[in-house]
Amino acid sequence: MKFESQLLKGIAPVVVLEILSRGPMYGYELSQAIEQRSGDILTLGKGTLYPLLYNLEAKKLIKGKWESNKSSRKRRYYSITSKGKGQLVKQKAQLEKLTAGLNLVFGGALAPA
Amino acid sequence: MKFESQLLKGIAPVVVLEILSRGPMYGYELSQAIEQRSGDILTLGKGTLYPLLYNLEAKKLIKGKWESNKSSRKRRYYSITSKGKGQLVKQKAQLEKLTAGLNLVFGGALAPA
DNA sequence: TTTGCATATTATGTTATACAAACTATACAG
DNA sequence: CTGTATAGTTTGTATAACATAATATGCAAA
Repeated sequence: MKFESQLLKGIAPVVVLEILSRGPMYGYELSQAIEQRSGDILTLGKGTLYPLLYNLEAKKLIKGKWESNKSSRKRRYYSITSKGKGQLVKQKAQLEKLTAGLNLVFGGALAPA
Repeated sequence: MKFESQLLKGIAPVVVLEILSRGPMYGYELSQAIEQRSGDILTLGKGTLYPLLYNLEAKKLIKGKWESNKSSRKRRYYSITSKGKGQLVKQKAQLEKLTAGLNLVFGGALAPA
């Protein structure tokens, strides 16, 4: 049997989709949200995050929209699409499966606290 | 704070080190052991596994040795080095941290069964 | 008021993972 | 003697994640 899509080339997209599933955000905000929501464990550099966002948008998993409030810089807000929600469900299942596999190999040593 | 070394470029090396930490194995055997020990969830194709083994050997984390039993093909048995054991401990800790981070983001939905 | 800092996005180039696929070879069963 | 499972090597490809630099704006402090 084959673990679908690479051994683990990228939890990044799932993390982004998961966070966006709770409401629209712009890139800079997202990068901070990821750090905060992961207890400062996960970090996406801008060099990773922005290209990833473009990629997810090209795949129609998220949708971007420029907004320029009078007293702030132009920001591109991303929201998850229904296609993106579908992907999120699938990828989350994959991630669960992966962690299950890892726990088998490592004898449960990776169980969360 | 920064998650040391990539977001998750490769659990493959840790998995290999972990399995080799239980005793020497040759490539083909390893590829099967990984599948079996992960409940058929994790798979490393030969195109991934063998180059990875060369790489780990070059880094002195594992050590290979040709053995040709009279009635079987030549096999290269790999065993983990003490340097490799050190790395394994470190990387396992990183992996634990990573899964902890993921569980924070996904609200514990990734906890093993 | 101009210097500098935090915000916000874009773009470029590098490294290395993981993969598929083709190739070589050998032991053994039918 | 033919096919299949085993065993390993090699090549070429896509792309993930990264660092870094370039661009630009709002705001606070000096």
